[in-house]
Amino acid sequence: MADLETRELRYFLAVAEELHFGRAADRLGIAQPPLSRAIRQLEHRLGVRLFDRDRRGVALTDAGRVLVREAGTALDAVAAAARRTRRAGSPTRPLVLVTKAGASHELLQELLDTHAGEPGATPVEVLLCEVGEQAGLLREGRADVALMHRPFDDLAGFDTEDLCVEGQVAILPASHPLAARDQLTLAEVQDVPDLPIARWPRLDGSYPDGPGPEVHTQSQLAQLVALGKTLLVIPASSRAWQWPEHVAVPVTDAPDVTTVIAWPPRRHTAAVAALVRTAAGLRPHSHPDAGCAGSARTHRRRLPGAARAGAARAGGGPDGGTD
Amino acid sequence: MADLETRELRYFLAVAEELHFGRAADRLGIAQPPLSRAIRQLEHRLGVRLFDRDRRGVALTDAGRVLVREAGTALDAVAAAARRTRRAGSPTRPLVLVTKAGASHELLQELLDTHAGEPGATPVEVLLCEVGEQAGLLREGRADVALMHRPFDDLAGFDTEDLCVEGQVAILPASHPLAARDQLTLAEVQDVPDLPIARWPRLDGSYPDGPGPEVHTQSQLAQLVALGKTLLVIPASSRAWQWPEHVAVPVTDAPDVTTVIAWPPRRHTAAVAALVRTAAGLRPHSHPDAGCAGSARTHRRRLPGAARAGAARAGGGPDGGTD
DNA sequence: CGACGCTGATACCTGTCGTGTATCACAGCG
DNA sequence: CGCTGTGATACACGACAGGTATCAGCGTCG
Repeated sequence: MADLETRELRYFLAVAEELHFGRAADRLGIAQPPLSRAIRQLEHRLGVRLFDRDRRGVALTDAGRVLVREAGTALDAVAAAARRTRRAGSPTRPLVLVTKAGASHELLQELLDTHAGEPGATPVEVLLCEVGEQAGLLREGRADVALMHRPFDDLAGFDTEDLCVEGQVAILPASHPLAARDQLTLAEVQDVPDLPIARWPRLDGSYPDGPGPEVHTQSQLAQLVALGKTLLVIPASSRAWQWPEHVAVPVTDAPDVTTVIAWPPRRHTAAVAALVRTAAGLRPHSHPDAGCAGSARTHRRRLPGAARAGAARAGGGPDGGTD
Repeated sequence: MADLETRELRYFLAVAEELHFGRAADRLGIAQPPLSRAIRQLEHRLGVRLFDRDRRGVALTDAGRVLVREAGTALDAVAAAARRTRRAGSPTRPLVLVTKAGASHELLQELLDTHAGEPGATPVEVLLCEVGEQAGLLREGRADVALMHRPFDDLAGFDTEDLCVEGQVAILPASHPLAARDQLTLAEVQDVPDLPIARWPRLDGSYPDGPGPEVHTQSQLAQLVALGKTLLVIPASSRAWQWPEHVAVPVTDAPDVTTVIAWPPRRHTAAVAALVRTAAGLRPHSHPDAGCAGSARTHRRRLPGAARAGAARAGGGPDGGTD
């Protein structure tokens, strides 16, 4: 029943990702035979086959697929332990807040200003990332809190507090006929032949099939819209996307987007709790037609307000034990 | 930046718990000098002092306290990885559902019956535990889903779905004057001189100060009530506590208790998703005055119903990706 | 006040096991 | 049928975790 070592999990993940012992060993900086042995030993210890070694290739078994996911979170947890402990020892340790570049800009500005005004507030360092990266950064301990957006981001495993609710707009090339409209529906936007929806890479780096262009950063996508190659539907407060060549048209039946502040569970330091409290108190949980903090400007019009005040929240609040 | 090994974390936790290198080494089954070296090396790698070695004792530093918590969850994650992978490889793998012994009995019965009736349902194995143990079992991968109770249990870090809401009752010795009452308030129950509230052990095993008896299992507490030594306030549907020598009296202003089904985030197997769906569909989310599933019998009277339908929920639902 | 006990730290040796080099066995392919 | 490329095997080496013996400080107690 001997416990697994992180080294074994790293080795396993390398092989699982490369599906090739030689390349995996190369990536790990070791030779291939020891890697083969390590995997074999891991399989023996778990009592489970992790790979099907067919003569011309390696494939994950069902159990292997389970371990891919489990090993990932376990290694994240170990890395987070090291990182958080290091930071706990350093004399000055600002809170790291991560958010998608360009999203909820006014809300963030207001949060930072308000927080900075509180007596004895911990300095906050802002880390901007690309779409979907917040969860990983939080899990690895590279960040303490994140601004995330439901239903886009995966909030599973975090404690969250709703901050504001807003509608979505379609971002179109100004030159396109649809850009003249006052409002749109999802159905109208879904299938515009000359503006196919862009494709983001999957976790493994491959792209789904489809007519749209392949992108992996916001800037690429924004430029493709400006070039008249695609369109997108985003929360009204997202500023980074909105170029002069763009037009934003409210999409009436698009699901509302909730901006939430999220933090790893059971990690309430006093500093995080204070920041969360400040965020929650920014305004009475998003006034029905205020959009998010600040004016949710678009290039064409203000949005029809978002109804449905924030509701959900994971576990216990951010108050509680102080340490 | 070399990664930590789980061995180092286990060593650290042992020392942190014993606060004594000799005893910790003993517990780990190794000699003391290697342990000292390992800790020293760990401190060096992290660049942080973890212990203050005063001449007559070892104490955790701030960074050490952070690592205690982090190492715990990291080791849980590693153990869960091993356990879940093993189970994924075994031919027959029933779902393990854990709940507090005696809690929400009727709801559980109904859930199991309904689930068993579904076509192709995975067999469910029920694991009964003591108060507050569910979270750990879920984190360590010993269980797949849990029935938990808000606000008592710590739901942080899990996905949850509300199942039902109910009021609380005071469990009193039948012989006590208060047992004759129709209903009570928290204030009345809080400070009964001859029925001091029992004390549960803290995480470190020590007991808080106070007049009440020390307990660490439900049965002990139930018997102490029967003996006229203490009282307690619990959800109306908790059956294990209610002996013939007990009387249950509704506490009108006690906070409502929500029974939830919880599972580790990002672990939606099809089987878990199906069970959660069944649970959520058991009835239209707790009818205002139905109490929990089945009749919430007490020895004296039915409870005044619990209002406030379930609201919160953590991350994404249990549907989604099937694997 | 000095001998003793107890703490964790140090010194040094040993055995294990993770690693590298060399090689093999087997499939696909031209 | 040899070539290429895969992962598995054999074996020797070296790093490092672990054990034993001992030391150094600080209580305590006769």
